[in-house]
Amino acid sequence: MATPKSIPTTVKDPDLVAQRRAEIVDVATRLFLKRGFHKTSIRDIARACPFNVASLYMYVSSKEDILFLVAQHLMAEKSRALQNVKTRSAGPVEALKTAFQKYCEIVDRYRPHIKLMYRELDVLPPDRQQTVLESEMAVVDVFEGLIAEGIRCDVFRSVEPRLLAHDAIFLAHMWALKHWSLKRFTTFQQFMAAQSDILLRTLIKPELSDDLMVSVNGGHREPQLPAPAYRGKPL
Amino acid sequence: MATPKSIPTTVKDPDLVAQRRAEIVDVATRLFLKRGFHKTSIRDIARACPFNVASLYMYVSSKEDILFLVAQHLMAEKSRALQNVKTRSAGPVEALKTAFQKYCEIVDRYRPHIKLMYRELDVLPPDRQQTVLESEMAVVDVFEGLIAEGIRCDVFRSVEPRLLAHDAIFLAHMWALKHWSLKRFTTFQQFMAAQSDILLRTLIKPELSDDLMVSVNGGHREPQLPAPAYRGKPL
Amino acid sequence: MATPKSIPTTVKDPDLVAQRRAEIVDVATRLFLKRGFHKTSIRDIARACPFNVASLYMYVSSKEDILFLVAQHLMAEKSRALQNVKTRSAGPVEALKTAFQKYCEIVDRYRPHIKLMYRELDVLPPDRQQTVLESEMAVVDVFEGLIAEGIRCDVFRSVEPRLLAHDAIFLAHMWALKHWSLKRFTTFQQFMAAQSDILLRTLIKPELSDDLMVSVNGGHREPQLPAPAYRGKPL
Amino acid sequence: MATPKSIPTTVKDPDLVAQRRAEIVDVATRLFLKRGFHKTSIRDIARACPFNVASLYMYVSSKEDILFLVAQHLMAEKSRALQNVKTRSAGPVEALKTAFQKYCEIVDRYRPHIKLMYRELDVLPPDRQQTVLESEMAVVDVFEGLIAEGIRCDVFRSVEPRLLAHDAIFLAHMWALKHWSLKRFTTFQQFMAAQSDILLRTLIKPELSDDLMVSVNGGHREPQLPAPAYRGKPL
DNA sequence: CATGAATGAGGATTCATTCAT
DNA sequence: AATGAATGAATCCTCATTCAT
Repeated sequence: MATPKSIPTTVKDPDLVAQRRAEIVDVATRLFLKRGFHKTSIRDIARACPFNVASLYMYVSSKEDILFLVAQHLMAEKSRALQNVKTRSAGPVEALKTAFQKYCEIVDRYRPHIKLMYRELDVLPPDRQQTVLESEMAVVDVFEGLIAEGIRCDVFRSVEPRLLAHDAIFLAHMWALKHWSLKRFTTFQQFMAAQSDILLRTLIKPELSDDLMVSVNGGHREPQLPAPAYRGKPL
Repeated sequence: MATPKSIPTTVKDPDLVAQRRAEIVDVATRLFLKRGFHKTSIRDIARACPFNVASLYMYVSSKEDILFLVAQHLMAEKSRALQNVKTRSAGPVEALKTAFQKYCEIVDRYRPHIKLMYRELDVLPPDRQQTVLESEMAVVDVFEGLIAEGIRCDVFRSVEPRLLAHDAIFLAHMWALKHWSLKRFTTFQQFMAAQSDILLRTLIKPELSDDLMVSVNGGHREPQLPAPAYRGKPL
Repeated sequence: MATPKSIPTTVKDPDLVAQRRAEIVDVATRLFLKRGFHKTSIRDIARACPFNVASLYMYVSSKEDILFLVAQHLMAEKSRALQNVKTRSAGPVEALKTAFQKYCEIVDRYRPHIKLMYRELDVLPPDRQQTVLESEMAVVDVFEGLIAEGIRCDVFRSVEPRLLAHDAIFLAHMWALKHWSLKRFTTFQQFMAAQSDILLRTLIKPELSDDLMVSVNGGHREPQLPAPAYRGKPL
Repeated sequence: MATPKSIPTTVKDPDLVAQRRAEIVDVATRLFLKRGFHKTSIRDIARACPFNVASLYMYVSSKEDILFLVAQHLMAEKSRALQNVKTRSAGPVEALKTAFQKYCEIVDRYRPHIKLMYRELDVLPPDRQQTVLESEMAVVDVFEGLIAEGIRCDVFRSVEPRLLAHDAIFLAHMWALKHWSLKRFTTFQQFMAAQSDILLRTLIKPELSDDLMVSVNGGHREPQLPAPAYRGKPL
């Protein structure tokens, strides 16, 4: 699961393979991020590795393989990070909120990588794209489950849970994709609070809203973007 | 505004330039969409044009120029399409809702192009990226204005209008970026209604919610995703 | 027929294509001869041409194409050279003998090229090999016809004409394939006379042999390898 | 003689060297036959051996060495096979005929290998080529001796024996080099009989022909391609 | 003696771009 | 203004060969 299969090697020692591939992924991610997949040559990658082009090809059989490795690595990291939160017992609201915030933190941490995936995924052939997207769908499943649970408990409105799961994730991804703009007027904390707010306001039944939204904030009512000092643009 | 400046030509007749560039943009958009920017060669583009490579270089001075042209074209189209809705007099809710739906329709129409921009924008050098992004920011401004107006009228909660403007746009873009998944369980109409719902529930003051959300739906209360038949996953 | 089809070009002027390809064939033949196909790099070829590698690829689309071009060129030359003799009216013996000698002369002239074909033909993919071999079969057809004619005229023994056609050609090819050894103890003239002798002695009916073999030699009875001074090896 | 000299080893045990080299030759022959020398990588060879690349280099010091080994092996096989026939006491005609047929059988058996030699011999450096060719010349010597003997016995015409020795061998090799065509209309038996016929008709003195050619066929006069049903081409 | 891993050098091919006409 | 031809530079990848263990 952690060690990506399906990419052939001429090297037999699995530890060495894992180690070298980790180096490759590390270097490649950095370069792909900076220059993009196509403008990064395999020599660029090798140059930044402690071994040369030919050696690189002992662990990977094409440049595309490297992108796939990078993608797999990110997916693995994300799912590992998400593992911690999934099984939490609390009310559905609390559960969703925690999961969402956790996911936002992951997005913040892997901001560049996530942007990379949005940019370069199409380079992969359909089947490999599929693999990556399925991995992404696993995250959707988690959120869908949480939302569905909330609906069943009569805490959430009766929405299409899968669509809202996508929304949740996408609202988090915004931090990665629109960071160039957001960073000018928000902090990550503010962003996360605001997105969380959007999500919950949409889901929580209006009649329960007062109670739950309060409890969500843990009772001590953080300002949570209450009338923030508007920046720039006149109202 | 229509004729993009800053891209030099050796050709003097401006009409000819415009015409040829239109052809180039047309062809290039199609090819970039299909194969991506880097896998599309300048010969591929010229081959699909009624003139040859050397001629192409009379209207453009690099491959990158073409991408810029394509980006500019899309921006122009989008802002032209948005023009119609901007100045509408109604309540802020109605205004925002209409604008959002209009924008969603634009997204639906230019779905592939929007995806293209998310993918290939980074190829452009910073200054040109800036140009495109500023154009994108114009849309943010529109939504920000509408939201700010709603706040001023005491109809919307006191949120950071710029952040929510980004959210609005991004929630619409989701149709382009996640279409491969969404199409499996939603239609565009459902999607748009749901996203619109999210946006308004977040903005409209809770105490006004009952009245306004109704009026938003034009009084005749469409089902609007009420208890949709859940697909697949058990609740 | 002279201009090989089926090899695509990006160049439009057919004369230029023909000229450049002629240069390529010329250079490539020389290099393939000296170093063999695989040890000749495409850069080697380009270096010996008045244009560079990229230009070379305007006239040819792969290295293999060049070999095919070389093969086609030789075949064309050979068939052109053979054209002159084919339609000659004389007795079957005379006809065959003339054809054989003419062919021997071609072999002598294209000795290196013929050797090249025996060596490198297998590099070509089956269909192109086929093309070349069919061209070679055309020569077999000529000889088969001459032999069959001789049989019908009751001058040649009743042999399998196609097999003997192959023999005729192969006996000529020997000059190309075994030249490294033959040259030590024979001249081309002697060689040709001897091979011709073998061919006719096999074909001509024994009872006619005396008359015909004489007339074959044109009446003036050249020594034609009569008891040549044996070289070296003791009898 | 069995253990090829001149190829250095780092391994001391001569039996092991012989055994390993036998494996290498076996594998390499197969691969060279299928893909040719240059398209067979040394890894391909090692992969098919019970030891790895580095070990391979303990018994051979270059890829070319392997080809030389293969060539030597074939030569050894051929000369071993020919050994049996050489010293046979009978008339010169009978002796030559037997030798030729025996050689034809060898050619039939080693058909692919012989073709391989014609194709790849030029890869070897001159001195090694020489070694192989000298081995080939040993066969020529045998036939030259037989022919010279026939001449001395006044049974064969006074021809250049070395040239006809080459002819004999080459007529046999035709089965290997032209098999792709011959197989369509002849069997090996027919082929051998016909070539044998050619050889003897050329050599045997005309006046003795009737008697000898009969005896050659062992008295029972096989049809020996008399008026074979012509295939295809009209006479 | 055996082997897994490493590598320098080179191979074919492509492409954005530019002249000369 | 238009075009056909040309090209320098770069790209991905492979391979024969050699160490260090």
